Amino acid sequence: MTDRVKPRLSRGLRDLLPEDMLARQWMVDTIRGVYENYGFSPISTPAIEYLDVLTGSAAGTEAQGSIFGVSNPEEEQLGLRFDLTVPLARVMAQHRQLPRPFRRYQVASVWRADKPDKGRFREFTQFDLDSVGTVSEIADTEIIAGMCDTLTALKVGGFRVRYSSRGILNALLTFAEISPDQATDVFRVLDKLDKVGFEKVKLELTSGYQDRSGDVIRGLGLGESQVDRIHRFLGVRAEARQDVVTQLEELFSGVEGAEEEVRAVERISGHLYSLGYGDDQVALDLSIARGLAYYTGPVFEAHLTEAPQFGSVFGGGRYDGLVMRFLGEKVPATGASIGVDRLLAALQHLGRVGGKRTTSEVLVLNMDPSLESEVLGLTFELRRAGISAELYLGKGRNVGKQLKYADRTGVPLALLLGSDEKARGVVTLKDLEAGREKSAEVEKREDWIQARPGQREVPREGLAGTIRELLAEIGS
RNA sequence: GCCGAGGUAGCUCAGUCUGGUUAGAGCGCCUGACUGUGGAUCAGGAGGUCGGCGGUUCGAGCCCGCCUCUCGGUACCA
Repeated sequence: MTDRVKPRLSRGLRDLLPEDMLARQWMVDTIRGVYENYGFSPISTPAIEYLDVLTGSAAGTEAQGSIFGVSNPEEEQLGLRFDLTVPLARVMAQHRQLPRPFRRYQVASVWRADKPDKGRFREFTQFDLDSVGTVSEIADTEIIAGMCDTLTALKVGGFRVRYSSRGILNALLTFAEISPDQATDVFRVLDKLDKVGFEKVKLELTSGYQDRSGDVIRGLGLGESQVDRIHRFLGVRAEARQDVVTQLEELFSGVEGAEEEVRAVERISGHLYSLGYGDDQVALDLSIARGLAYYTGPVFEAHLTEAPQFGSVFGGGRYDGLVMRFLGEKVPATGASIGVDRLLAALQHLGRVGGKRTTSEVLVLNMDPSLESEVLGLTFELRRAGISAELYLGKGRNVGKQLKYADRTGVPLALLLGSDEKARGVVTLKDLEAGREKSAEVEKREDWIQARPGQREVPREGLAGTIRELLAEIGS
């Protein structure tokens, strides 16, 4: 009869329970460690920005449809940020006292009102790394190296960072005689090469086609010689970055402005080679376009070789025009953003993270009312010795119930202090994992109870030290 | 946005074609057997506006219409 509210979330939003959250915090801490090792400094900006700040940029124009609007009592035009790069551009324009180059990292939620998909949510976390105020290619090199080091530190298994540049794509436009107003559309189609193959790319560049669900995909109406030149461009592939450079020089010989663009990607490749980032980690791949209206120089993205279906987990590029929107002054910038949620989903899919569901290392059982203050004191004794400990606070006093709780929370150790132990000046420690293994072989309940797997009595004296040794031994 | 398939217990689903008393199963959850030992087993229990609104009918989880959400594909993706 009561009008209960149905507990629910709007589409594309989700809760993160302890198991997810612990894995995620490990990821964030690991990423932060790499970024700080590179000497980048943290900033934070509000989730809410003025709508014109968000939509003013080239990125914002594309983004308008997917910005979440926000209302305030003053009825101002506000929205939730959809990335961390636009707010960074605002910060650079607003806080003129910041030293340049300004090298910052930021980890925060962003929101996009898109259709949700696998590993793709309406609220998600980005972890960005950017250098603002330098045209140096070393800055771009650092970002790429940082991507490699981050993915290595996260133990993602195989990965490949691929890069190209907007300048190379511009040279393609000249080479294939494509008009600048078609550039964005052409880049968007090229970006699909990996996914759909050249035949479909060709159709979409020319006449369009109907996909198998009956949806009409419009063509761009390019001519045969244009498509042929694009085909030759895309044919420039090689395992070694230097081979790609060589082939590209040949293809673009005589194309106006191409020489300098090829030199630029070659210099980045050279820096990377000398730092030990070989062709196995970083590839020069001309098919990546990233469909990004605001990138002006190198663009980069990373995939996991063991989970390519999760798409790009880390991407970025140089955007020399973005701050101009606020300052009227050209401020060069380059950076990358890691999709924490998508990468977490991929790592969970690969079984490389997870399992841990609590921060507690020891659950202290609360069995005998007359010993309650003693076990409470014991719990704090462990905490003060730096061991994460939890006292059972549920209402049932029986051991079975409390061990069941221990099992379900995933805590590695249980500590029993009842009247038996008290009388003898000991406590009982129980390694829960040992029981999990044992339970598979035991059939009769009596045997199970009597086996008391992983259990031992230890002296009450020096307990913290004993527990620390035991935790190290069982690897928790 | 477009095409298709779905929505029944916390989860996975049966029942819908052929409308008929209190709507089912497995898993999970709670309680107990087992009063100081997790698992297994057995017994019992809680849990449902059958996605929503309207229509047809004596009667709708089932038939009809609209809406909504989810899933798959596709498009988009800063």
